[in-house]
Amino acid sequence: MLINLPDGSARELEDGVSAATLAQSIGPGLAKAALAAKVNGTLCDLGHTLADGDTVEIVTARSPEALDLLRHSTAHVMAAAIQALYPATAFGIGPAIEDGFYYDIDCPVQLSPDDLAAIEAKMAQIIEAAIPFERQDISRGQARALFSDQPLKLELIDELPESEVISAYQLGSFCDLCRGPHLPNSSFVKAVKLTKLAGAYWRGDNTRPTLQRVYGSAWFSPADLEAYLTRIQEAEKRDHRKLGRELGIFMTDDRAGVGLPLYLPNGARVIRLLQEWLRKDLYRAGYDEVITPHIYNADLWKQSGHYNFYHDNMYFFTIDESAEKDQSKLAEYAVKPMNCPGHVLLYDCELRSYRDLPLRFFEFGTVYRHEMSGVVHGLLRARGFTQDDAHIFCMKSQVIDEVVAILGLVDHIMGTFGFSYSAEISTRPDKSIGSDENWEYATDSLMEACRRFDLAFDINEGDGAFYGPKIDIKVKDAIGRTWQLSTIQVDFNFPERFNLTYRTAENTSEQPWMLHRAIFGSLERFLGILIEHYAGALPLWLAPVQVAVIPIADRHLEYAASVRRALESVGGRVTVYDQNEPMRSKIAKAQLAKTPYMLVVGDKEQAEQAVGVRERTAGDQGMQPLADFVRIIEASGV
RNA sequence: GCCCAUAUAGCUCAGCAGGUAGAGCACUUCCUUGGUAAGGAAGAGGUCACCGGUUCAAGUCCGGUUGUGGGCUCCA
Repeated sequence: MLINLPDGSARELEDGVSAATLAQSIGPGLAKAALAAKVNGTLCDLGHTLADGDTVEIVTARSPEALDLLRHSTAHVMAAAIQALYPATAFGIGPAIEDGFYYDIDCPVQLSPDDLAAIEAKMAQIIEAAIPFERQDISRGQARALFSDQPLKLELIDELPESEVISAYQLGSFCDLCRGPHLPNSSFVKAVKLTKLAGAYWRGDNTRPTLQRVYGSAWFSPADLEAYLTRIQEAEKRDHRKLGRELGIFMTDDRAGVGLPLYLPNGARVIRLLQEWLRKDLYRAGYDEVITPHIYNADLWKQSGHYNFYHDNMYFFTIDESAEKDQSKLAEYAVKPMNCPGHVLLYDCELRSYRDLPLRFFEFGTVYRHEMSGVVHGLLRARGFTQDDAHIFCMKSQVIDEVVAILGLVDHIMGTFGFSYSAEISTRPDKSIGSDENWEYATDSLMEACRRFDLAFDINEGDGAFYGPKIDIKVKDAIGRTWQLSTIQVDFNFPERFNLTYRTAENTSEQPWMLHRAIFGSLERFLGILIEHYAGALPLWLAPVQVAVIPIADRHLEYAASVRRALESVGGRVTVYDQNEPMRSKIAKAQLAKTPYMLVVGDKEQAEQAVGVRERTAGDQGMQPLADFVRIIEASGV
């Protein structure tokens, strides 16, 4: 038979041989490195029998699919080890994930982190023994018999479509229901570490029992594993909760309540700087700033639909508005979980003309959402936060241009912080409102806007909100992690429920289109991400303290104060380290506070109206006239 | 909300077979007045998260509550 190779050449082989034989025929080196094969584009075991005319690519550790293959096989090795140690365990699923793998298990013993070492040791034995992964295709009946003592597997079998070929993989005495493919044998697992234990609902369903999930990381070389572990450590060092406290950005207190961070002076400064900076851009882009209440009468939430649909996530309260304290006259209010209703009321306060559109309202709107207690996480997920929220009311024909303009803002802002970004468009979910025609037009408009902006996008099928499709922007930070930030959403709900209209040129009444958009998303969350992105060292224009003035001895305090005043007169943010301690100690503290500039002032500087400039990263820059340094700070203003 | 882990001074942490707490930083005072990442001394600071149980005795063991951490689910 004739086998085609990816480079376009062909190779004559005996009928019925496997991909492993093909690899052997190409070269012993490749045969040794071969992990699997891609036959006509489908990933297969090396043992897969080839047919005449197949196009076959041998997969090695360099192939893009290799890590997933390795990690999935490593999950099997771990499962085999767990079964050996805890024979009564029932197995769920064990997929490859980013950086590693996990396996969900129903184990009679509650595992502790100490047990991971024993599992790793057992895995090492299995790896050492180079046990082959052996595939067998089986009938549904055979599968049910084979996994009769594995209830979770039985459930999976029953849900496999009739057309699906059912296969099982044997690894020594461990047999697992699995589509494959797998590595040739366990010795290909070179570097593995079990990282954590967690609980996870069976099949992600919170009405089902919680299984134990064992996470691990797997790589082709110990050096890669080491690099991964270092990367994790680096991320921990950047944790915004740790840095936020150290740098005086924010804190939390049990007495305040869950998910309610308090800003320390440095944090408050940075938030205000971000707002001032963004506000200028938004004015330039034709937005109007508005301010709306933090609480609204419950009736408004009934009209918007949130009273029913979002009730559990909102903070409601009642107040007696009657003079006679009559219980029947209690009025109900809710703290806003979003700013839309206020902006809708502002739109609706007068008869709008097509000439008014697009109307762009923006607000730094603080909202409160009763997030579940298990999901709050520092600034990244809090119960109270401030959105850089805006709503654009426009004509249908203006939607694309408006979205393009928003993408322009996103590009400018993400670029300023050195974030690269990508887009995802989420389409209509099963449960949704609005006409097919409008959904189609809206979704097409979002795609068209991305195309016009030359922005590639992925499609998230069915992941839109019930009220409209959206574009989500994901950014990549300094250490390669991605974060979902900006969002641009079309809303069919509000214009409909509030019966919004405008007068057309023909003097008829039309419903405007409404876009929601947030660029930072939440100021708090954005700041948290910035802290991790910059490892706490915010750029000069955003640093809460730009300059630490360091008098060498107490006799320089007065001059230090005059330096401070000079800088503050141009908007500089300055601290004088006026405590009685050695200069070296003050420098150390300023370095740890990640202050961009330190100005050493002693006899020499005082005599010459100069400052000794030390940059946080570059160190001592020597003496320069105070007036020159003042200009540097002046130029850094927002 | 669910699973597991965890809770000691403002911060970071130590403590033990159950016998009524310790360090560094920070803070206060004094000495020191310095030249680019931490000068010296003294002092103050804790009902060991909270409630209950076991025990002659609980920071230490057990149960519960709350907070925190890692996941899961959720983020209309």
